[in-house]
Amino acid sequence: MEEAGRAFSPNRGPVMSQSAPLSPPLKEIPPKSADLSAWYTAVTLKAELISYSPVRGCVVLRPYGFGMWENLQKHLDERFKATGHENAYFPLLIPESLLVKEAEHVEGFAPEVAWVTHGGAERLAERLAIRPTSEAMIGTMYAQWIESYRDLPVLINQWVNVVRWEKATRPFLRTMEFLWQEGHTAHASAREAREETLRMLEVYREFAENVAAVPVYAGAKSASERFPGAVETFSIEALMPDGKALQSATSHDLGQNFAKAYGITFADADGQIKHAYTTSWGMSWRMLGAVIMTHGDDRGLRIPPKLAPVEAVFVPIVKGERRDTVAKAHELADGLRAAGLRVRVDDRDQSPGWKFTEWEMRGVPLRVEIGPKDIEAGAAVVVRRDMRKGEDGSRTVVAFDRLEGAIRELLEAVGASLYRQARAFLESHTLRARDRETLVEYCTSRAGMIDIPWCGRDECEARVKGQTGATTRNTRALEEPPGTHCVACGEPAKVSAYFAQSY
RNA sequence: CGGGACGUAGCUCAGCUUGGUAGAGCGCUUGCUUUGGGAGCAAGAAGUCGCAGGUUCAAAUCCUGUCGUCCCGACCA
Repeated sequence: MEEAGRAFSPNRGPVMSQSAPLSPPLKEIPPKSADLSAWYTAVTLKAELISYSPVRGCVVLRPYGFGMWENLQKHLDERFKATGHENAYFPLLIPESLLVKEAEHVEGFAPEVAWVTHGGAERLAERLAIRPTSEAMIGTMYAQWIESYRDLPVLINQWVNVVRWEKATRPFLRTMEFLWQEGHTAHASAREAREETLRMLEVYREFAENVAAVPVYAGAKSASERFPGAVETFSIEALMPDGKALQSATSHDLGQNFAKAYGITFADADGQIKHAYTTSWGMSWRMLGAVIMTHGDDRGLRIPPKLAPVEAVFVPIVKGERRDTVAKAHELADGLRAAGLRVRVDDRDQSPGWKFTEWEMRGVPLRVEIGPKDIEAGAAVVVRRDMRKGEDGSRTVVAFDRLEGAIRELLEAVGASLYRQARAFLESHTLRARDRETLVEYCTSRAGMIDIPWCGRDECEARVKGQTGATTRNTRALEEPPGTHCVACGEPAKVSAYFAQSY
């Protein structure tokens, strides 16, 4: 929930799960409800998603965290393929002369670029940028590859690391080196490029909601928030429990700006040489930060099943000399693994209670308990991570021979439930402001996504930002009747906008 | 980049004010007993006190610098 005493929350409800009264407090992490920042940092470390490294602002993505990234990749990549894209790989190092070709672009990224100046002991004749993004490199290659309208569209994506020299870093949310994917496409017409930009925005929205279980608002960025060099930038924006918005993916219509800078031309059907229209779109491991903050509770992570490295963990209960529960757990888990489920048996020499707490903290969606009583009954106890201890439906007794189907159903249920909870939070913290005082009050207190009719002008947004720290997150077609005035400044409204403070 | 805080065993921290042989709990190792919500007993291992200078007979402790982390702000696709 909100940071205690800070966030104004007019419609606060028991949306995010509180720790159950029967569950003892965790030793490793402070309660999420008490201090979101401290909780967030602790849980990323203690759940072994990441480790800090000897390099400032750069983290190690540990196997459990990488498992989440792999699942994100799998689901997103299959959506890219389904929309006609192919993967490729472009160089990490970008000659300065390429990077500077698009003026707005280089200006926007200049403060964040890391440079390679030496090869061994020799100073380079031209320094090389470590890619902060790859428009320059990919645009240069597209210029070579594209000659005719018959070569278009070009639909390529790459899964890579990028480096941006950041001043303040936080695991997943902002690191100097991070993993992402960047799609880059070239088209014969402005209309096609715009369609592609919106198509991929929709892919991100659908992915965020159905795979990551994170509800988002999709829309257009304001001019001040636009990608340097883009004609228009679109984003999906999620709302974190502290009332700050998190930009979770962007999709850019680059128009002909990069085609002109990098010489991407083609002979069209009418015989004219024309500049192509390009797009780029990206989602980074920041999305995992959104998942962590959105779903986690006082007892740790709650990972949506489709992203969970372990979907179900088996905890055998050993009694005296009886080790048959361990064998049975392995037997059942092997069967599920063969059926394609991601399961693990925790047969370490720890008490069951210790394991329950450990795997809850690490956010595994389902726990399967196999004890002597269960073996007698021919059934296991399956416990859901999305519900509180003792809540109706949190424990299900499932016959061994029905386990696979039941687990598949429960995983679906957990995912849907996490989404429902997050959706309820977003909706209850999306507030319409219809006068300036209310807008300022909501923005200042981080009440959530503040929805207003907006004029769309830079100076108006800048004034709100100066006063409250909030900016537009994204905008959409005006939902009010024509003639409505901007809530922030009183000029005629052009769009509907969400204002919020952001990460 | 500005303001604030922190850095001592794998983890959480005490010790620093007032300089004098490095501490606790948890974890770890071994053994035995345990195991349906973070087990018990016994024995044991484990720290260049972030790093570099300085002051001092003597520095975890005082001073300077530096690196890193956290919080708040600025900046940020």
